[in-house]
Amino acid sequence: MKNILVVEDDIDIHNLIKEILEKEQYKVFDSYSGTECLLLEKEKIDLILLDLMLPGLNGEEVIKRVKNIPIIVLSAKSSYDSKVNVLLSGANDYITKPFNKDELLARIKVQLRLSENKMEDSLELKYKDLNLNLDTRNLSLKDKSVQLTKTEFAIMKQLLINSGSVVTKSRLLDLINIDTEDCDENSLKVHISNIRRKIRKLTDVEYIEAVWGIGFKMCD
Amino acid sequence: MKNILVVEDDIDIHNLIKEILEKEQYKVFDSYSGTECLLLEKEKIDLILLDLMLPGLNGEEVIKRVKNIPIIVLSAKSSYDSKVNVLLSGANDYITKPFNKDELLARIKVQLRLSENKMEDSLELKYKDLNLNLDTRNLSLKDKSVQLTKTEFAIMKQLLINSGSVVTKSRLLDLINIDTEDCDENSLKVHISNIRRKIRKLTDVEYIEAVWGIGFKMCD
DNA sequence: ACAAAATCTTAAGCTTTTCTTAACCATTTT
DNA sequence: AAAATGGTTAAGAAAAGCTTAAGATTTTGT
Repeated sequence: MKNILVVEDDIDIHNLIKEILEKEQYKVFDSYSGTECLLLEKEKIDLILLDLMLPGLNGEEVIKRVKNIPIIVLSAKSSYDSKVNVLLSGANDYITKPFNKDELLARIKVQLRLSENKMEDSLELKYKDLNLNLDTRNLSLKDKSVQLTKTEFAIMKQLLINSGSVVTKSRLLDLINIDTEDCDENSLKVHISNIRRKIRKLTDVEYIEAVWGIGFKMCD
Repeated sequence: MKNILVVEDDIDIHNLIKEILEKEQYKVFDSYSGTECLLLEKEKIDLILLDLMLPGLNGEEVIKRVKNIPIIVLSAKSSYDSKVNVLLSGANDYITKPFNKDELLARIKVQLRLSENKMEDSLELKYKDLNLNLDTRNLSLKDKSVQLTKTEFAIMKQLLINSGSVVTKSRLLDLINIDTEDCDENSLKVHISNIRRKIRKLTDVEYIEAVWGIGFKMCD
């Protein structure tokens, strides 16, 4: 039985989420503000669902403080918040409101699974011979390593988290431009290309594969 | 088994901390005011967790009086206390409330480890050829040395303590401006620049490296 | 308490890194 | 074959970092 802390001040949304989660056998802890929410740490929270627009303490502060609990940010895409990019280095995932029930549950599962694996060696995401250091943004393979930029890191992290399945282009685009609407796939193409070039410095093996019309995935 | 003295007047926070520490096998001594806390020195306290807003004696006084025990200050960032800067020369570290459990434990470990090492070779933080005297704030390399200012020292100390990993800008900013909100990265840049200039007086080798978009670290 | 010295912050201009745009070609789908 | 998607590259724009200097603030010495 997993404990999930829901930090959301809008009562309707809060209750909706709570209902969804409890139906899936999660134990839900409620918080309606940022300051309040941190006291709940002693409850062995396994995951935090965090609304960005909080009264009192703002969401970004919460993310800074909470270190070893996965955080999924709930963000209203319409709300202009150019700093969300920054948040992504701290938060583990995010979902835009209005969100889809199944997507929410799927992402929760991913994060819970990840954090179970992370317990031991934390700080690193691995796939085959590839290691991504979540702290330094360093991507390494055996003795070689390259440094990823903020955006490259966000993309790579997402691909690694979902390794095995496809990550859609629109999902990746959200990581880059959460506040723009003009889905610029061109930019994404370039980032992927740059990541590939960096991986080529480490090995000749292909690691990132395109899935036509859908998105990208880690090669099997 | 290490003894930790918790000086905190808010009973909820106090108990929360106590619970966290005892779960980690620390022996906890309680104090709910500043005056009271000084009586406990005879207990062979290894570390003090100190809330700044104390009834009676204020936190700064406590720091002045306690000499050879590491002190970690708990400070509410929102609370305006313009003299907190001064504290940093006396306190060994600090954490802003609301704080994160793992961060708290990590910082405690660092301080305990440091103070154990200090027993022997006293008072110096080393990295490669660089030596930072924690008492005089003197930074030296071989026969040359320079004097750091309070802020430069706080930054350098943080980088040295975490040498090997990145220290985020926001963490470093907290060291400078604990009571202002206008996260002024410019100021930080200038301090880093000044530190670098001083190191340049000692050697041509680069010691501080920027990690784009994240913060700074000691060069590998 | 006052003046001098040291330190810190602000602001500007410059450099470097990163991101986006756009062009061009290859591959896949219709 | 045409249209759409993917890949690479290069150039310009934007963002982040570096340094310097001047003004503000704090500390220190008398």
